[in-house]
Amino acid sequence: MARAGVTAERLTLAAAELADEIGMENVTVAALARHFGVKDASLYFHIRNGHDLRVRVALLALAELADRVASALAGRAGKDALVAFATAYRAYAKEHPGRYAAMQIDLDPETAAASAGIRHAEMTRAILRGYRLAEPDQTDAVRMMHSTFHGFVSLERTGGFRHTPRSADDSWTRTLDALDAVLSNWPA
Amino acid sequence: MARAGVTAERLTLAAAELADEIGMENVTVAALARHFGVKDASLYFHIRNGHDLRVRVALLALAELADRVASALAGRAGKDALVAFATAYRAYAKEHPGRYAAMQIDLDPETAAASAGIRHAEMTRAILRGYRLAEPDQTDAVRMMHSTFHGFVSLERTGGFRHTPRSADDSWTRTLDALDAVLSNWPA
DNA sequence: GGTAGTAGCCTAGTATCCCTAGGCAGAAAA
DNA sequence: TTTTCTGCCTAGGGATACTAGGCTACTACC
Repeated sequence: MARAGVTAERLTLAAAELADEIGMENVTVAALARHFGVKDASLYFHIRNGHDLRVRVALLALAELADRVASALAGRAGKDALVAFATAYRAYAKEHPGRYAAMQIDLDPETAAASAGIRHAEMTRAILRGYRLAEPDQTDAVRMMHSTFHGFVSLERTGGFRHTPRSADDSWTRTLDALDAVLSNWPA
Repeated sequence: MARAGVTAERLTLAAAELADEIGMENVTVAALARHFGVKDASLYFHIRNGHDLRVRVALLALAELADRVASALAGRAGKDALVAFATAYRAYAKEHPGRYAAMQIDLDPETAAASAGIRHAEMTRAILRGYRLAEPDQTDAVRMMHSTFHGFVSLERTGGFRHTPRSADDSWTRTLDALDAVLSNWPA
C-alpha cells in the first residue's frame, strides 16, 4: 500500500497549522490522521500520544518565536530593542494563535530546560543591558516585561479589550512607552 | 427513585471545585455526573452542554474574584489600593487555579458584557483615580495593569519562573513597585 | 384526597476520540 | 536474492458528549 510519508516533524508542523486554523483545543490525533489520509492508529508510530503531540507543537512554536525575536533584535539596543522584541512577540501571537496557545501548556522541567524558552529568557535579559539594572532587579524586570507582553497578548486574544473603543494597537504602543520609562527609572 | 437534587447552581459550584482539584481540562460532564451519583444524560436537563458548563464556571469565578477585589479595595487609595487589588487577584488565582483557568475561555460578547468582568474594569479604573490620569492614558494604564497581573499570574502558574532562583513573591512586590512608579509618572 | 401535569432521573443508542495489539506489504539492508 | 524492519493496516476496548424516549416521584389543582 502507498506510504503517506508521515514523520514526527511533518505531523508537528501540520498540527501547528491546524491549531492556527481551528484552535489548539480542536487539534486531535484523529483530525491529524484524516489530514494525512491515514488511520489514526498509524500516527502512534511517530508520536507517543496526544500530549506528546501538543508538547512538540509547543516546542516548535517556542523555537520559531525565538528565531523571530532574535532577528528582530539584531543590531538594536535600548528602547529600540524593547519595541522590536515586543512587536515581534505580539505579531507572532497574532499570526499564529494556535501555536501561541500551544506554548502555554506547562512542560515538565527538563523539557522546558531543553526548550527555546531559555533563549527567550536570555534575549529578554539582553534587552536590559541597555537599562543598566543589577540583580535581583534585572530578574524582576525580566519577569515584569514577560508578564506584560504575555498578559497583553493573552487578554487581547480572549477579547478582554473589546468593551472599550480605544484601539489595542495604541494601548500597546503606550504600554511599551511606560515599560521603557519604568525600566529607565527602576524604583529603588 | 431517590432524587439527587441537582441544579445548575450546584453543578456549577461542583464543577468549579473539581476544576481546582483536578484541573479545568479534566472537568467532564461524565465526571460531574459521577460526583452526583447520577447518569451523565441527566445533567443535560440543567446545562445545555459541556461548553455551557464551562461558561457558567467562568462567570462564577469572575463574580467571586470581583467580590474579593471589591472588599480588598474598600477604604484604600493610591498605591495601597493597587497592592490590595493585585494581592487579592493573585491570591485568588493561587487558591483557585481551576476557576482561574476557566476565566480565560473567551465568552461571546453579550455574555461578557453581562459578566462581572465589567466590575473588574470599573475597579481597575477606580484605582487610577489616585494617579490622576486622563483619557486615553487611563484606558491604556488599565490595560497595562490588567496585562501585568494576568501575565504574571499566568506565567507563574505554568512554571515560567522556575528556571531562576529568585522568589516569585519578591518579583511580584517589585513589579508592583514598578507599576506604581510608572503610574505616578506616566510618560507623555 | 384523588388526579393531572411536570420535573428529574433513567436506559438505550450514536458518534467521536484515544490508544493497544497484532498482521501484512513494500522498502531497505545483507 | 533473501532477510529484516518500517509503515501502514484492521480490529477492538474504553471514555466521552450528546439525543431520544420512557418511567416515576413530586406538585398543584379541583
